[in-house]
Amino acid sequence: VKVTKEQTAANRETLLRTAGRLFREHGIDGVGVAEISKQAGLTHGALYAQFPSKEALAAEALAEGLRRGFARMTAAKASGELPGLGDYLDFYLSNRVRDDIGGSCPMAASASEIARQDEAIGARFTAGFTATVGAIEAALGDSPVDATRRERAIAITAAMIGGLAVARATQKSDPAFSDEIVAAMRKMTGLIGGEADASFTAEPSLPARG
Amino acid sequence: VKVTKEQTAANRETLLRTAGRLFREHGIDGVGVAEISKQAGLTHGALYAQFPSKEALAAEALAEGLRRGFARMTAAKASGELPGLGDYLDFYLSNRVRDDIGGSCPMAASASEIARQDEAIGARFTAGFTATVGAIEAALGDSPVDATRRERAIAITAAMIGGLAVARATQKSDPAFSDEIVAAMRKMTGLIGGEADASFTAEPSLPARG
DNA sequence: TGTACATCAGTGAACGCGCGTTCACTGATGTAC
DNA sequence: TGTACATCAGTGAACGCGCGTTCACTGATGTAC
Repeated sequence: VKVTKEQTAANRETLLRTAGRLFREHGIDGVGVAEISKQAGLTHGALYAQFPSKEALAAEALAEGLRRGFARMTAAKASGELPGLGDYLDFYLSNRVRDDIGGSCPMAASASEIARQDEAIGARFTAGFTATVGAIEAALGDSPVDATRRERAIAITAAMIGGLAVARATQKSDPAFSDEIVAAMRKMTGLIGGEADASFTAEPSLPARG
Repeated sequence: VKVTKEQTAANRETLLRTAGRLFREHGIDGVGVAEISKQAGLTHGALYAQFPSKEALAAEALAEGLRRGFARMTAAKASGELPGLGDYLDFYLSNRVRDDIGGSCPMAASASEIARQDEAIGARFTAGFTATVGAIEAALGDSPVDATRRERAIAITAAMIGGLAVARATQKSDPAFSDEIVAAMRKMTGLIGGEADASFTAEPSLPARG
């Protein structure tokens, strides 16, 4: 059942997106190749025709998720204009993002699992984290905190990842506290970053569909 | 093969500690009851005589790990004296703690996995996180950041958990960067917390054995 | 443009394996008398 | 204190199941002529 080159590429893309979403939702150890293949509308044999192992798929799905995140972030801004810290916070750290783990950042979804996975996966994580720190650093303003721009960027990125993970972990048993964590992390990262404008400490409103 | 009450209690304790360590090292989904029982010197049948399911064991092991952490933290200080923020940072966020995932805090080791586990596990996490925020809040000093004590305590606790997870995720592929993350998180959480003394921004030295 | 055929993405049965859990049984403990 | 026996923590074989991976096969694609 050979298919066109275009179909093959589309199937690969579908596998990567489906795998990325399921890995974020259920963890890398928490979902199998059968379920990924099924939700992608293929068999596991097709998956193995495109990827040598589940681990390789996981590494590529992580990279794909990071790439898509960066693309969405920059595309959201009018061309030529760089995103500010508030844009990053709205994109990354909100109740809406917390509730959409399947569609959100793979670093936050899988942070504590990465160290247990193969080195290929860790390398993708490190690349994504480094890139995010660089982007955040470029968006920093003045801050009352006596630290270098790089130190502040690292702290903000790690705090966003940790804040999301903690907000998700507490959500079922104490939803109000989970909301409080999100709000506190938005406020504190904004203050450290130097964008003390109150506009981004409130939740961003839902954008129109489509 | 009935054993004494004391032996039963000791076996339960061994199971909890062994399970806690293995869950931290390999993740809750990453280790089975056979391995836990074996390393505890028992059979899986003994495990099921003490705990109704793996999930219940995981919830109790998480609670036990948190309890032990708090006990160690307060015992480290002379009786009557409360730990300061620097003590928490030394206890929680350092290269040494990063390298000893099996012996460290279960919240940092499993942060992103908790949301996927049963509600009983999430409830234990929430209790531990709330208690930690309370303890950190009591240890805060003056800060240049314009936020409430509670907001600062939440941010520091989430940042320590996120910082540790990120430092571990990046360690294999970029050890120097991992060290830099730990140092930046120590410095930034110290500044936010209001303990700007340089003494705790450097790594604590190894305590004497025994 | 039309025909012959090599390619190879995708199918689905099968593999060995380890998972969480159950259960009939064991035998020292600890209680009742 | 000594004897009889119920208790129950722990043993180990067995269960059904889903895991990641392999492989003989299929058949439309896309190339060679």
